[in-house]
Amino acid sequence: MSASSIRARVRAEMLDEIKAVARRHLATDGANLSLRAVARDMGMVSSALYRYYPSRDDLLTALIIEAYDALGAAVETADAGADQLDPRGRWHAVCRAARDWALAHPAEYALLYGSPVPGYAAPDDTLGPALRPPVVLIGILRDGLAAGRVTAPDPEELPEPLRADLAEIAAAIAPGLPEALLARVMAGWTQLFGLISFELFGRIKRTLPHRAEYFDHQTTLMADLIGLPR
Amino acid sequence: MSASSIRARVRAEMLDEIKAVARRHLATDGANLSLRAVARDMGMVSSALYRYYPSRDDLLTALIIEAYDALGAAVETADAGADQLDPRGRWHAVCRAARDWALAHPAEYALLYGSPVPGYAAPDDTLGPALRPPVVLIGILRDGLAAGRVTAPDPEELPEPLRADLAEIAAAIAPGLPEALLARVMAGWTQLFGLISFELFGRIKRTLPHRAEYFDHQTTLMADLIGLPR
DNA sequence: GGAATGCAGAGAGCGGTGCTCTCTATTCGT
DNA sequence: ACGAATAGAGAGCACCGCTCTCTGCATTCC
Repeated sequence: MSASSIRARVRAEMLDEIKAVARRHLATDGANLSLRAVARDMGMVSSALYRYYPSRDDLLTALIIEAYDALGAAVETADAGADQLDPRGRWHAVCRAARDWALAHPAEYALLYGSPVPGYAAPDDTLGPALRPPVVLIGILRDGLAAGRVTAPDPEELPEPLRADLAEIAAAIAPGLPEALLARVMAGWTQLFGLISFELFGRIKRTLPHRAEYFDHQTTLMADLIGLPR
Repeated sequence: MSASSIRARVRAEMLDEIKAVARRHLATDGANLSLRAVARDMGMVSSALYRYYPSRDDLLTALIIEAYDALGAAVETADAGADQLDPRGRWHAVCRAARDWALAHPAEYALLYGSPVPGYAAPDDTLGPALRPPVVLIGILRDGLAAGRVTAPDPEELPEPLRADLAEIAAAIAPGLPEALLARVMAGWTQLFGLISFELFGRIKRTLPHRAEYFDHQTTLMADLIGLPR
């Protein structure tokens, strides 16, 4: 049993090392990851790599899950490091953490939030890790609501069918959160994603030198929209 | 000269036909467009295609420009069809037109706003067409400002270096627009892109059946943030 | 302890890709 | 009518994902 576990352990290490090499390739060559190149880098022949990952998509999936978890962890520790009674401070901490992570890992960010690879369908394993950043945002609002520092907008602003949809989402990942507030935090999450994507993919770079200030101002606008107290 | 123009014309038709076939392939197979497959579809051998497009990236660039122009035209006609004195109506018309176009041409939208192809750098030809949608949004605000229906936010909310950046952008594509208002329309444009991308790339689909209502509500929130009169 | 089993890796090979080079036939300009 | 430019065909290079077979070696079982 211990003898069997040593083989299992070396196998797990192999899986990790392949992922690490693949991540390095991802950073330099972008999303068109080549199994053969990874194998070459490890001194193996490409067919040997199929003992560990049955296909290129499976390796990609492993990288995606890892990246989601890394982003989620970065966001969560940033939130935990902020004053828990200051919703706006937490909001900005989380936004900045997401941006910093994306700037530090552009290829992995593109893997997560870029256009999906044509033949590739993300398996359900990725669903949980993908939810970690928005769940953190929801947590900020829930705490703010409980502390009386955040007030829910008028629910009348939502058309009925939409309110039902949002209620269902709230029941799943944001129990107790008013639908109108959920809609606003979703707006904030969408904006955060859009901001990072534009900065990373677009050509804002040359025309907007003070990107950090721009980012902070835009997230401030969204904090106002959500209703976080100043 | 007319004799030369007939050869030139048949060449132009060839360029267009290749683009059309490529666009069809794009719609079905996604972004991993294959030159050989396109050539096969046209009854040619792949090397012959290189007489028209020197590389796969050049063909992609042609498709990208075409797509930018199609989206820009859709957005512009939607804006022109709305009551010019109603900023909010124009805003919603433009947002819906962009979403409709994206839903009708998902692969082309992904080409424009998805993660960039690793080796590919967008040439400057794409810069002008890419600006058409945000320029339309800016036009709405400028007209609203001139008609006194939109008021500029307090410029104090902008830190100084950011204001200088925004002033430069305004000078280039939005002359006369106050910097703080430019910042808000950029927020709206970012949000619009984020909304469409999430709907197209993400997995909102199964959990949010009433997507059109959700989209309208989110764009309404942004119209409020920008300060468009109800 | 020795045999049976399972697994890691190597190698060859298939069909696909982007792209280059050479060659031929047709068409254009003069 | 003749030289030049052009379109297309074909072969070929290096790469890709993936499959199959075969060989050593470690593990497991009796």
